Amino acid sequence: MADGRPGSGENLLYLTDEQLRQGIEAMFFAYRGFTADPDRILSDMAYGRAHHRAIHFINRAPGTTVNNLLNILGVTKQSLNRVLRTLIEDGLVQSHVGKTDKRERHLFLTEDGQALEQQLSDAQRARMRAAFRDAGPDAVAGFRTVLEAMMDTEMQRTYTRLKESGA
Amino acid sequence: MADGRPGSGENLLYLTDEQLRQGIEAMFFAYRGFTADPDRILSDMAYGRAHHRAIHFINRAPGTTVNNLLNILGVTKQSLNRVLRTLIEDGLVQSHVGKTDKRERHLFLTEDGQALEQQLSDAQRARMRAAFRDAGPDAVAGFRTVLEAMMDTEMQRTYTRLKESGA
DNA sequence: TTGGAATGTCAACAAGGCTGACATAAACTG
DNA sequence: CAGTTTATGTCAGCCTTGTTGACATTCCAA
Repeated sequence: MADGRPGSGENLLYLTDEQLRQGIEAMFFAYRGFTADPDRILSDMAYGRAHHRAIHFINRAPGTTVNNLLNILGVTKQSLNRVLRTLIEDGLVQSHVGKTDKRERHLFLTEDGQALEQQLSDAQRARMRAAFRDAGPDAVAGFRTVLEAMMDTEMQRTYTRLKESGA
Repeated sequence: MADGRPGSGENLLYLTDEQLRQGIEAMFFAYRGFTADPDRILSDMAYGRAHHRAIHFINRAPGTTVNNLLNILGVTKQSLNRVLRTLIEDGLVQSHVGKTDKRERHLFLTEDGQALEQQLSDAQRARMRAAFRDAGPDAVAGFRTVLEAMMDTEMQRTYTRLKESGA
């Protein structure tokens, strides 16, 4: 680990406990902003953040299996199932039995589901876009570098896989 | 809004919908990592993330009032009170009646509370430090710039006030 | 054919949000 | 001083979203 002495070779001031604490608080307050807009939209319906997450990743990877979604979201199947059931009942998500492996269910958004996804991600992207534009490209690159380094290694892989599938 | 055309003057590729979506997913996965270590410690006790947040900000601003904490945390007094009550009962937090305004309660961590705060923030800082070190000072600056731009303006002020009080 | 994997479902429970209502004491205001 | 506002606490009840455990079904694979 780096010694705490500032000015030892390169500038290590950004690693002081105070800087780290500010980073922690920045994450806390920023995440609140990050979720605020979709939360507001969802609170008018019978849905919550868990529904948003499911919709987001089904849209991102149409035809994904329940198990795959489970790994991405990091919750139990019982918890996800409750959310999926309501989304299927309400006609936002369709579940198709797998062709090669009929145990698997492949998940897709219906037109209504896509419409809601659009509404939610528009709101979230608008805030992200404003933040990115204000901060500029170099800051955005740094933002993503730090976030990636903050993930568990398993989630890094998931994130990278998703990133490459969409690029 | 910026037009989607890449190469129009400066490079605006970082504002494409795909880039924004990656930013959204990076926030999601990174926040999971960000909370994972304290969550693990707390799950062994009878405490959760809400207790961690209260402890963090009481430590950050000793003597803060309940109302001030309410504003920082963005929850209802009933919700905060439930958490504070257990922390006070368990001897981690002390509540002193205000001197000038006796309606107010000023909150402090006891020694035990400070010990737990230390344990939790050590874990969280360790991850943050590793991420910061891997990413380097420029990336860290960008990270904080973007996060700050992502906050609600009200929270930006709160964040800045805290930042300046600690620097 | 048997074992294990993928999925679904039921039940129960807990944390931590929320609202609404009400109590108390202190401070402020006319 | 009387009345209002403010800060706080508390009770009751509800919702979402997470958990565990148990069990059924279906189907692939050895």
